[in-house]
Amino acid sequence: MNRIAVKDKITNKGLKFTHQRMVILKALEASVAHPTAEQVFDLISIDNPSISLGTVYKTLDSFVHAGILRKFIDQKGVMRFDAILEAHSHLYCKDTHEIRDYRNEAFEQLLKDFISKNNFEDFEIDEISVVFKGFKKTETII
Amino acid sequence: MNRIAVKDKITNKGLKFTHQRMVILKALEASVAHPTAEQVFDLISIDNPSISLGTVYKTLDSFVHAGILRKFIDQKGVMRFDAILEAHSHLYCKDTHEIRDYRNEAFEQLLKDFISKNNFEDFEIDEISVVFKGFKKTETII
DNA sequence: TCGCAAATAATAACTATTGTTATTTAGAAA
DNA sequence: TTTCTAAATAACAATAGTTATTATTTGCGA
Repeated sequence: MNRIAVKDKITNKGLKFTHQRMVILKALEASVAHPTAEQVFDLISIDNPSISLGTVYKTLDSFVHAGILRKFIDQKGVMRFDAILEAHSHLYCKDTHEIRDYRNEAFEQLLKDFISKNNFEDFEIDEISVVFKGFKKTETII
Repeated sequence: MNRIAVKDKITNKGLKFTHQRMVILKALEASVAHPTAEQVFDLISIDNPSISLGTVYKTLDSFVHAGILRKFIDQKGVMRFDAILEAHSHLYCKDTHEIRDYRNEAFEQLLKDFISKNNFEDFEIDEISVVFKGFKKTETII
């Protein structure tokens, strides 16, 4: 994603455009998957050593509030940020603590159908979080 | 659950039986739902002011390792303990941060079926965590 | 009953995150 | 363009939840 697209993404949501926000959002778009605030900080620090960790936290939070990013808490209790907004689930490896996206429209539809067909006592459901937990198979060639 | 049953639950898993473990496990069996370590501590402190918070943490952790309890991390990043081991999901209220059990065998079966019928790249799934998020409806009588 | 590994209490340390405050800056208005 | 102001930032203090350390105590097998 280029500078203009990133800038638009920020200003379209009514957020002030700053260099810090540009750098942080670009880092997130480019990041492999679900980085923590510290990982974002480490990533941008190489080229932008003056951006503080506090700013990274605050900026990520304003992106979440603006609906540009999603945030969730991993199995260790650490906040992770996600630039993918479409409904998707996660795979979690108990060995490596790796979190991988699991995108399967049929599954998301299955969940949606279930929610609409069932009542949840006095709850109005507007989001569902699914984490498949297990172990990454390491193919052993004998 | 009586003292003998609680004691058995502890010793059956090869854990040393101590007063602290008895008190903590009884608190969990009796607790409303998904208490934090601090909530357990507060609960037992009334009758057992000498049991330290560190002991509560360590004891809960050994119960989890022994398979007597489950632990999960809530939306705030706080550890919560669960005495119900059967597969079940959770309802989470974004307003009150309340976590409620959602037990629905049909739904759990749906998930199990989905897992067995689908491949998850190189993952071996052995657990699934589902949290329905939304808002508790407050019935307004006009 | 003795011996010892495991458990505990007390407390220090740690980590991820949030709060505070003085300074700077984006962007609207003149 | 310049001015103005609310919002954003850097630096740093503070907090909450949890884990680590260590001296002491205790459960339980021999």
